[in-house]
Amino acid sequence: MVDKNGRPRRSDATRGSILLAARTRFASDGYDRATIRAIAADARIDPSMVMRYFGSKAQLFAAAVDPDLRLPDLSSVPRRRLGKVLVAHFLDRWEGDPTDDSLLMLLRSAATDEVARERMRHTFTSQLMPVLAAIMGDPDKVAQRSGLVASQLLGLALTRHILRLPPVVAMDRDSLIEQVGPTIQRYLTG
Amino acid sequence: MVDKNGRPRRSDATRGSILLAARTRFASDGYDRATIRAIAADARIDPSMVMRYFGSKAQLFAAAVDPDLRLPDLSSVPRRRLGKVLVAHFLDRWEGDPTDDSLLMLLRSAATDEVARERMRHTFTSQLMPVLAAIMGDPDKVAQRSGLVASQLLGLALTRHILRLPPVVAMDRDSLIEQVGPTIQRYLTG
DNA sequence: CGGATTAGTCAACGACTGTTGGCCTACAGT
DNA sequence: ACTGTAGGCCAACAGTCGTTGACTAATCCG
Repeated sequence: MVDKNGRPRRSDATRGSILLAARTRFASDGYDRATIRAIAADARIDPSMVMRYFGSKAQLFAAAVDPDLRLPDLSSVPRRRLGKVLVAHFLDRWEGDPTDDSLLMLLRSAATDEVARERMRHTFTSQLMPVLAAIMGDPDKVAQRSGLVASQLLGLALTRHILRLPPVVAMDRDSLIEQVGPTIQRYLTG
Repeated sequence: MVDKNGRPRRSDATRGSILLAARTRFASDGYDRATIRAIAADARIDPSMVMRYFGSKAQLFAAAVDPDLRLPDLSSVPRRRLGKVLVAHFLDRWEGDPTDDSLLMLLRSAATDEVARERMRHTFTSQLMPVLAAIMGDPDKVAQRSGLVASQLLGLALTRHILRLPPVVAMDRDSLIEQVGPTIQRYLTG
């Protein structure tokens, strides 16, 4: 957003800092326990400003979350490596930029918030399924196989980043790829 | 609990109805959104009675949750069938008696509540790991393999019962056993 | 400069939460 | 019949939440 002279408005800075604080809080506390007051404090701003900029807590959540799986084009990946490539991609996605915790934030909130759940289902349908459909033979099995893939990948995110089960936390990236990759591979090309 | 004459006290009935209502609410809403007032209303009792009987919301949660995996003795199961037997067991455990939703209740609460998370980690260590250790050869790999098993089984519970991803919900018991069983099998005997 | 728009602060409202203490009622033991 | 006690209800407290509106400070524009 710019004014008539093409200069950026000062408000864009605080708007951005609110979004950053919101993403961090939603990711670590979930929708319910992330309070507007705490987000405002992190952004060094008055709680009422959050309302002015985003209207309500629900709209702030909607604006903060951007569940982009950033799935690469898998058509050029050798079929035998699909499983490991997918696991590696999601590990990077979860453990990469801590500024963009959209996926874990959504997962943590989905346990209690129906809006977050619907958002996850939509992400599954509009992002994961099409990409997997493009590399799978039988179109009748795409939904089921994608569901199985999601169950293992989300289970990994759950046990490693939310529940923090010690053995799953202790495993390094390469071991996880080695162990979980074949599972995904079998769900894809069964 | 009985009085001097060996008769059951009347309070045991309400105590039980509070526990039942608490389990249902905690399972469907999670720790935060399950309010004492709602639980009391379900049990047709005054909210203050909940405090009298259980002291606090946290103590009520501790009393309501009983994460017993009820794992059978696996030593008599043919090694090749271990994966499918385990998947079948947990499907029954989640979808059996709706009066005892302890496992899903714990899972839903664990997303935000650290006490619930610690309880899940303890259940993993004290119930799943020993049973799997008894049927696995290499003791050094027990923790890691148990973690992988948990990641798939919890991922299944998550996508099927909490997120309710349509393709995972649509699959019937036999299909799930057929598809997920081999994954567990490979994590166990890999 | 002077007025208008923008950015931000402050205090409060109403709803809901877990929790507490006082009061009433019904029954058990004598 | 009387009394002590256990079981239960009611009303309120103190805190927190999302949200609102009035007010001040800063900036832009003519």
